Amino acid sequence: MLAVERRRLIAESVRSRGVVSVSEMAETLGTTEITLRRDLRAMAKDGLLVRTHGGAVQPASLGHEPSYYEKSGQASTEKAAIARLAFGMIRPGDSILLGPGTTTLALARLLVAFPELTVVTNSLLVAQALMEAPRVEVILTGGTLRRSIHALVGPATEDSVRALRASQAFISGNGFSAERGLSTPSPLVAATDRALAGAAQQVVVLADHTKIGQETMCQTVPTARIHTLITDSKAQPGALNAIREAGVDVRVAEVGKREQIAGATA
Amino acid sequence: MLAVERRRLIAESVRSRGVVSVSEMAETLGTTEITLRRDLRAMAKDGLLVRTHGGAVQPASLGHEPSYYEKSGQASTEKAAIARLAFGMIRPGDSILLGPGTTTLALARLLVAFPELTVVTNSLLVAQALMEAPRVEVILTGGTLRRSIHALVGPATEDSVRALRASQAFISGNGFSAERGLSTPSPLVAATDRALAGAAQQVVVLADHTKIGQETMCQTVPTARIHTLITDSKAQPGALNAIREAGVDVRVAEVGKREQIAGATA
DNA sequence: TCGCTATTGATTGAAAATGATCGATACGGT
DNA sequence: ACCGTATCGATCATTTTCAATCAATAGCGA
Repeated sequence: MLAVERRRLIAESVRSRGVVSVSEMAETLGTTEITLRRDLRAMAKDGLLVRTHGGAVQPASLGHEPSYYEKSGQASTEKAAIARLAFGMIRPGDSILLGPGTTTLALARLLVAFPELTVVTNSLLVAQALMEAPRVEVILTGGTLRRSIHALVGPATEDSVRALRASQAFISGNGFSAERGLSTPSPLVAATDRALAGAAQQVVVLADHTKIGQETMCQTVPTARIHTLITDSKAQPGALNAIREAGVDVRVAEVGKREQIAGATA
Repeated sequence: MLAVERRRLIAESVRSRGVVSVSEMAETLGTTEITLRRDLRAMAKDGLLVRTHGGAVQPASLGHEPSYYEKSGQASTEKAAIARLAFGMIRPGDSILLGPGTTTLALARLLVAFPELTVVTNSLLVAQALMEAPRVEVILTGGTLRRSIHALVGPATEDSVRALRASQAFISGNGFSAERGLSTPSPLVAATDRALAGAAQQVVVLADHTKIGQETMCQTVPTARIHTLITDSKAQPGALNAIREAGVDVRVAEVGKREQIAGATA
C-alpha cells in the first residue's frame, strides 16, 4: 500500500467518523502502529487532524456540522443558479431521484410550490426541505445513516432504489472529469449514487465549477451513463469541452439568471 | 475507546440531558468510575460542566439548549420520565426499533452517549436526534414521508422492516386500552407500527397518561402482542389494572425520579 | 552492480492514562 | 444530631501509548 493511499484513507476515516484510533487503524490498514503514528504526526503538522493520545480527531475548524454548512456556503450563488437550471428540466407529474449534496438540496428547496411530483431521495436534508412542499410526494430510501453527508447509504439503500424507476436522477459528487466520470471519496457513497443513477432513464449531474476536472477516489457513474451535466460559468472550459466531446449534454448556469423558474413556481 | 472520544460523549450527554451520573456513565461507556471522575474533574476545570455529588450538571451559562426539552410540549416531564425508564431496558450491543412519536424521540435523545447500539427507525426526528450519537448505528426504513408525524409509512416501510429482526421495539400511539390494545387514527400509520412490532421479540409501548384508556380508530397492535407498557403515575388506575390483567407488564415512571437511569446497571 | 535515499519496522526508555486501594468527606434517612 | 452508605480525593501499581534512535528493505539513478 502506498503512503499517499494510506493517508487518504486515514483522512477519509477522520472526516467520516470524527476520530480514529491508532491501534484500530493499524489493524484495518494492515500496517504497524509506528507507521500510523508517523502518518498522524505528518498530517497533524499539515492541520488535517489533531493528534491525541491513542489516535487523532478532526480539527475543530472542520468539525462535522460546520463542514457541511460551510460547504453549503461556498459557491452558494453558483449552486443556486445550477439548481434553477435543473428545476427547468422537471415537469409536473414526473418522478425524480435526488441524491445527497448541497446542490441537490438547493434544487429541493425550489420545489416547495411544485404542483405535482414524486421525489425519491436518500438525503435527510432533502427530505426535510421537501417537508414544506405539500404537493410533492416524498419517498425516502431505507439504509444506514451516514452522518457526514446526512444521507442513507449501504446495501439496504441500493435495494430499495432498485425497486424503483424514475424519469430523471439528479445527483452530485466531489469530482467530475471526462475520463473518470462522477467520483466521490467514499466507496459506500459511490455504490449508492450508482444505484440512484441506475434507476433513472436520464442521469443529470449537478456540479459547480470547483468539481469540474477533479477526480476523487471512487467512480460513481461513468461518463457514458451521464446524459446531462449542469455546472456554472466558472468551470474550466477545457475540462468542459472534454466532457462535451464524451457525449454529455453540458449546460452552463449563468449566475443571476432567474427566468428558468418563472413558469412553474411563482 | 479514546479519551477524547469518551469526553466528547460525556459532553454530548450533558448537553442533551442536562445531567449525568458517574456510575451510569461508567457503565454505559464501559470504564471505571475513577476514570469518569477524572474526566469530569478535567471538564469542570474547562467549564464544560459543573461537578456535583455522584455526577455533573450543565453549567448555567450554557443554559437550556433552545427548544430541546421544552419543545416536546405537553406532558413533557412525564414523557422524559417514561423515556428514562425505557432507557434502562436497553443493553449495549442491542438492536432496537424506535417508532415515531415525541416519547420515543425523548428516548432517542437519551442515547447520545450509548456505547454500542443499532437503532432502526422510521422517524426522521429520531434519526436526526441520533445524528449526535456517534456510536449508535442508525438504520432508517424506506417509505413514503408522512409530514404530520415526520415519519415514513406505507408498504415500502413495511417491507424494509420485515427484512429485519430486533430484540425490542419501542412504539407509541394515540390510545391504549386493554380491549383494543394500541391504536392510532391513521390506517397507514397503524400498518407501519404493526410491522415494527412484528419485527421485535419484545414489544414495549411508551404511552403517557393522556393516552391510557383512550381508543382511536385503527388498532396497531393487539394487547396480547404487547409485553410491556411504560406510562406515568397520572394514568387512571382502573384502565391500568385492566391492562395489567390482560398480561402486560405495566411499569409506571415516577416523575422526577432519576435513579432509574442508574437502574440500567441493575 | 553499487550506493544512495526514502519508507517501514523494531527496540527502548519516558510519559500518559487507567485502575485499585484507602482514608476522608458528604449525603440521606431516622 | 446520628449513623450507614456512597462518593470523593490522593497515592501507588499497571498498562498503554509515545517519541527517538537504530536496523532492514525497496526503489532509484549512475
